[in-house]
Amino acid sequence: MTAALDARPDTRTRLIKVTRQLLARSETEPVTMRLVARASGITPGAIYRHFKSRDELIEQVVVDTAARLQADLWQALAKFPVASYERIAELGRIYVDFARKHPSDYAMLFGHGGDPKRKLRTAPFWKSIEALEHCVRDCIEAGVFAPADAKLVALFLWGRLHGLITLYLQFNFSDEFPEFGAAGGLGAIFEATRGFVLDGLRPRSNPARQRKRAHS
Amino acid sequence: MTAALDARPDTRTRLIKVTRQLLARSETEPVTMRLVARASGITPGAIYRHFKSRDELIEQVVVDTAARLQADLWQALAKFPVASYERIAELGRIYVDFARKHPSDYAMLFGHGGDPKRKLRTAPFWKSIEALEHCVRDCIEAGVFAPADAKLVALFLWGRLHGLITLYLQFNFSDEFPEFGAAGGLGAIFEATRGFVLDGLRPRSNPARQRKRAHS
DNA sequence: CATGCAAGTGAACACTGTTTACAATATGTG
DNA sequence: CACATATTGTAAACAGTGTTCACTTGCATG
Repeated sequence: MTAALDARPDTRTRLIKVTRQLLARSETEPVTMRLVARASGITPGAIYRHFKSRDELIEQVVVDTAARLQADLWQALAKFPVASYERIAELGRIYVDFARKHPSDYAMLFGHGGDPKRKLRTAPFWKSIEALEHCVRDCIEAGVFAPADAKLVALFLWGRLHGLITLYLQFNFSDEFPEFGAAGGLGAIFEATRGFVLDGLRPRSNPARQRKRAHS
Repeated sequence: MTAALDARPDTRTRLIKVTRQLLARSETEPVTMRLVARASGITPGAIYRHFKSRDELIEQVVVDTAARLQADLWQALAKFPVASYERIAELGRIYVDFARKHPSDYAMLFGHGGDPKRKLRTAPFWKSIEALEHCVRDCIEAGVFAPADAKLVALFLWGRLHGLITLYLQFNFSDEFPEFGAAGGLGAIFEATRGFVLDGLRPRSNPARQRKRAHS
């Protein structure tokens, strides 16, 4: 038989699954090889039949995670008109949702990504940036955005997204930004600062065209 | 005598100094307590007379680092006119320079900051954000920026800064962004995207006022 | 059946942060 | 000065880590 019926469906994928669950659960205590082994009904040494090292196991959890995020992103893209900032904002929303629901997974997309100074293209989240760039290009061509280097705009938008997410995941905003302290606070921050991205910080020259700004 | 002449000027500060040097040097191998001890001419156990744990030692290195960064920032502020984007850009430049010259120190400002969900105000870099907010407020009052919540703008600017820095420290841009692959690439990215921050992504309504955009 | 290979075991190894019992050294006090 | 008392260091141990290695399984195939 090529596949066991249901008992142990391929140890390797089971290890990845168990590891991610453990990483998601325990915030404080670290996820050790012995812990993964015990939770998988296996001996620590046996893990090394499937992964060269702990780092490689974690890395595989990360690419698995990145694939899920990517799937979410593409699915979301289908629901919005092609050339609209709403579509880009939705990308950000998915990203934020993902980070909020799986903070340890998100943190892992960075940090323990492997050797330092690896190529950007090999980053697990690189496809997300590409999707963003794609949407930006659409907007530029449709005149929704001013002419610019789409890749650079994507980098700009993505950097802003990532910076706020990492900050938000690590610190408690409720004292300094009480209006963003609640559960959906991260999304609210992006909505509140959306105007900065679209219209810039400089005053609009033509007051008639002026949009309503962040006010509260 | 209150202070020894030069031999061992207070073990505690020496430990912090040695630890930061070790952290800065070795990229790959971790900085262990035994390593710190040996480099300080001391026994591992003795470190615990000065720091409760390894985490506390690292934390103290971080606040030490943050103080240096803060000093750089204030010094830089004095050299630019009060209400100008140049002044804010200079803040970013200092930040970027610091991150580039001391990548391990910068990475430590985050990541190993202590318990998760600590208050934002207790972050070692919080004073930097406050300085930024101060400059933003000046700009808004002088009409250089459009009316907005200064604190929110500071968060926006700081997030963008931090996101790109962490990305740049971890990955090699030279393939995907060859124009930013060189040494000063990070600063170049901020210059290239400055227009997005000032004028926004949306097309200016009045073409006459239109500024030159990113072109290459 | 025999062979060979993948998967798992259990004990070890070298390493980590940390603690503990103990010695030395400085510091103030009668 | 002599004594008591912190302070600062040492050496060795402890529990826990990732990882390796000789050794058993179980199973598919020649």
